[in-house]
This record gives sequence, C-alpha cells and structure tokens, in this order.
Amino acid sequence: MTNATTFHSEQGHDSDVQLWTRMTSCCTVIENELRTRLRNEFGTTLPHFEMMAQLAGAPEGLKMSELSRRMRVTNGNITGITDQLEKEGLVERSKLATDRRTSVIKLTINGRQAFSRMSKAHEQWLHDIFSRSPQQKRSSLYKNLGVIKSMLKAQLHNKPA
Amino acid sequence: MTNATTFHSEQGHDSDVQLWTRMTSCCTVIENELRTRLRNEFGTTLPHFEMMAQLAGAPEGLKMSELSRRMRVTNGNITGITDQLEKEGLVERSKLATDRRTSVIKLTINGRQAFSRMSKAHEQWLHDIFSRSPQQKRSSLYKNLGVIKSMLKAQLHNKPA
DNA sequence: TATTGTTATACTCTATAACTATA
DNA sequence: TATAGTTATAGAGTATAACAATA
Repeated sequence: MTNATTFHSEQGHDSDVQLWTRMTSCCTVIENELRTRLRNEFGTTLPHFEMMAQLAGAPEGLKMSELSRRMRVTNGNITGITDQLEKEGLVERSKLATDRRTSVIKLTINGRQAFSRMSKAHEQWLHDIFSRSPQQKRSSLYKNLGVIKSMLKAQLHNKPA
Repeated sequence: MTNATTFHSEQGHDSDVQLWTRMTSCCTVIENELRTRLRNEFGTTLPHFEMMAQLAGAPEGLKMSELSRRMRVTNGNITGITDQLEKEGLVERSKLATDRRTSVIKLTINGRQAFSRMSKAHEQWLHDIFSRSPQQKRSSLYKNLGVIKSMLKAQLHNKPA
C-alpha cells in the first residue's frame, strides 16, 4: 500500500480526499506492521497468511477460482501461492470427481496448527493496536466502514468488498 | 495492499480482526481503482502521483529525506522515483548552499500543470466513491480514523500517521 | 562519526496473455 | 465455446546494504 497526500483543491471535494488520505495512511501503517511481524516471527507473508485464513474458515476447502475471487488476485497468482504453501506442507490440492478441471484447496493438519499459532499472534497485534481507542469509537468506525463497503460493492464490479 | 480474512478466534478479540478486515478491504478496493485509473487515464502510478501531491503542497520544495519520511519508503526508492519524474520533466532537483549533501525537489511548471489535471480527476473519483455515503457518516468516519491515527503515531515509531 | 543521497540487487506481489484440459 | 487452472513473463513497489560526499 502507498501513502497520503496533502494537496488542496478547488472543487470543494477536499473532504473526500482528506478522508481517503487518512484511511490509506492508517491502513499502510498497520499493514506494514503486520507484514514485518509475520516475516520476523513466522517467516511468512501477508498473502500467504490471508490464503490460510480463508481456508481456515472453510474446512471443506475452497476452489482456486473462489480464492482468486475472495483475495482479488488473478488465477495465476493463486497457483503460485498454492504451490509454495503446498511445498511447505501447509495446504493440499484435491480433485473433484464431478469436475476434473477443479482443484479444491484445504489446510493440512500442519497448516491448521501453523495457522492457529499465527492467527493468535495476529489477533493480539490487532488488539494491541486498536484497544487504545474507545470501544464506542471502534464500533462506530466499523459500522461506518460497513456503509462504505456496501457502496463499493454496489458501485464497482462484482468483487466482494 | 492485500485482503481480508474471515477467521474466527477464541481470544475474544474478534472485533479487532473484523475491524481490520473491513478497513483493509475497503482500502484495497479503492486503491486498486485509483491505481487502474491513474495508469489508464494518465499513464502514471500511485507513488509517482503521491510524490507529486507532496510536492504540490510544498511550493518551496522538499528534501529527499523528508519525502522518504512522508511516503514511508527508503531513500533509495525516492531516488528512483525522482529520477523518473525528472526524466519526464515533472520535477527538478536543486542544491542547497547551506548543506551540499542535500537535494531539494520541486515540481516544474509542467509538473504543476500535470498534477493539477491529475488531482482534479483524482478528487472527482474519490467524490464519486464516497459521496453516496451520508455526509454525517463520512464525517464520523474521518473523526474516528483520526483517533486511530493519533494512537498509531504514539504507538509505532516516529513515522507520520 | 553521522547524515544525505546514490547504486546495485533481490524479493514480493501483481497483471496479462497464451496455453492445456476439461466441461 | 466457456471455464479451471497452469505457465511464462514483465513490471510495480519495496527493502537491504555498501558506497561517496559532506557535515
């Protein structure tokens, strides 16, 4: 992710730019922090972690095209991430009898254990970051982001927001 | 930027993970949109645009180390971006008499004009994205992100949030 | 010694497009 | 024809580290 701008305009939409600046700035800082910690403490990356998180929430496994849709990256990249995680023994491919084109990806036992450790830390990091903000403000933030999210969903393509 | 997770935990900090998921998801979608538009309509990239935005807000110019700090990337990358923008005639380096190590970067006239066009579009895109959300909610979102921002500032290093 | 900026390099992440195999 | 996944490739974006010039 990249950063903020401080430019001032003449169109009267300054507040939109400022909102975006603040959003992306907060996200960049947090994401950099998470990325660094995942690398230093677990030797992994954000996309690898996120694929595992998707799979942890789907014990029956996910098709690669579904992972592609959810993670908003193209098929080729899912192949690459899957290859690496499979080599590490964290996920496994299996074939569907009903459609031999399709691969279903699941966490292995090892993958599930590894993800469990990582996600505990990840959750704690986020708690450390957010818990200094009053619960009421966090809740309001969550709700208002939900409004943005549903607008984006309606507005831009058919990607999940 | 990367994407969301939907994992559920046992530590009771689920809401922190959900907040982060929603934040980063919204940011990813918007950022991808801005990146695509900057490339398609202006043949530029987000970091290039953002450096120009920083310089547009500082008519007296900025030191490269200051750009590095503001954009949260290392010096070497600022050198690279500056080289490219300079080659396009959009920025110029100048030397300080008081410290001959330092380079001060400014937008050229062309750079200022180019940025003016781009930032008008950029502002309009953001307005299109955000304006469907009620003003009151956007304002609340902005304020609550401000709380996060100042906490991050206090918490993580000395980087500007 | 510390700081500013440069250079060289390598890696992660991503998109595009051509491909294979199935449907 | 359309879809699922693979492969190859190119480029963006970034960090690390060694370096030169200056403070």
